[in-house]
Amino acid sequence: MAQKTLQDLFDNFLNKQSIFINKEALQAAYTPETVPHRENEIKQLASILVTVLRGEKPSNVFIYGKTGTGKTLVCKYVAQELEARAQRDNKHLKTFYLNCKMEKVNTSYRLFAHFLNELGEEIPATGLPTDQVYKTFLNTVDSKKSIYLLILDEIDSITDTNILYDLTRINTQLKNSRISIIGISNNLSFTDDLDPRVKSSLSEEELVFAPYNAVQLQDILTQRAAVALVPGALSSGTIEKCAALAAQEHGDARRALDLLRVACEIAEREGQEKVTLDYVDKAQKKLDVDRIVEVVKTQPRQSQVVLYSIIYLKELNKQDIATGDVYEVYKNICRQLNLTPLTQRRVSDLVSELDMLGLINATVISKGRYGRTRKIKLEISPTAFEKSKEVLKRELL
DNA sequence: CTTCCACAGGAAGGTCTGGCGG
DNA sequence: CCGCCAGACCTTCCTGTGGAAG
Repeated sequence: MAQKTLQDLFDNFLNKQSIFINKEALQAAYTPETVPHRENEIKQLASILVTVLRGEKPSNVFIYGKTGTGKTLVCKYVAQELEARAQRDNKHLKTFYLNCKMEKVNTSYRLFAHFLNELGEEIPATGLPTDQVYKTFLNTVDSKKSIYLLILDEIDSITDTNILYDLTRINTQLKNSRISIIGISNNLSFTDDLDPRVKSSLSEEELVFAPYNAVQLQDILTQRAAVALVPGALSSGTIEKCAALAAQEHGDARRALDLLRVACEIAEREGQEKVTLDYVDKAQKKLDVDRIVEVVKTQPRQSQVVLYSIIYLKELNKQDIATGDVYEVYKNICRQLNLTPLTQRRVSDLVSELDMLGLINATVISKGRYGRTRKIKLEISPTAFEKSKEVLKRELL
């Protein structure tokens, strides 16, 4: 019986026309044919980099802008076009893209090893002395006259400033080739605490990407939806709503795309052929819950116990949860789990961290004679609450 | 106005891990 | 391979403090 229904489910799924034609187009990483509302930025970047076509090294560029403002997209687009043109004109140009955060470039070893691997050199992930890797890198790069564009995305996640320093001076070590760096950061104050020499060298040219407004987001979504979805799959206003919601959150195009994609996914799963406005709301809730659950999951153990203590107190319908209350519960749970409890001082810091993560809201209040403490409130929706509880139970027991 | 609670949160130092240069 | 150092993570000890109660 159960198997029969499962077969029905499969049949249903296969017979039903999908909403999606090409779901990838709603992914932020997808590179569309054109990049709407970034014409100026593209032109600016291209005019800085165009010197490569004459075989001259372009200035280093530093690009700022919040998440989802098209920085990565514009860079990749311009790089792609330049490479195509260079190839046509028989110029030597090679561009590399590296997301420093994803690849965890905290050492220069990893950085150079990554580029060497892209150049087709086999470099073990660890083992060789750094200067040897560095020399190999120089030799490989210098072996034939060429210009290299290094696009370093999320460059602010490189904590070791020596890496940046080395990079900015690398051209002095090269005879034939030249290397230009395009740094991308969403942290506007990143260069403030850099060595002034590194700073001026990295940002010979600067570009700032402003957030998209709601109308521009609509255009982006419309463009992507045309590729991704069956015509007529969206009921009117869906795109407008996604755009408006994302515009509220500092004009993040990634967010807008996520909203639309998840809305479509939920609608499809529920067997709908039309994506209505309700699904956008559902998508927003889902994205929210997923985000929270993800944060909860990736917390270190002790932090999870503290959070669980707060959840426990919340379930007792206790209002005005104070640090002391949390600490008592926390110690009990630690005993049950056979964990050695941390000091109250440390737990106090963990509470602050949970506050910064937006999972709880902790404000310092004074109860006069009865002391000064933090008033702790959980800051998450009921759905997220239940899911987090489940996750914590599973992780902790 | 003073007292005094129940912590906040700064400072300094300890321990451990993991990567780096030699 | 080894000693060294940086950074994450904690502890210990500490001073500071808003405001109800007296």
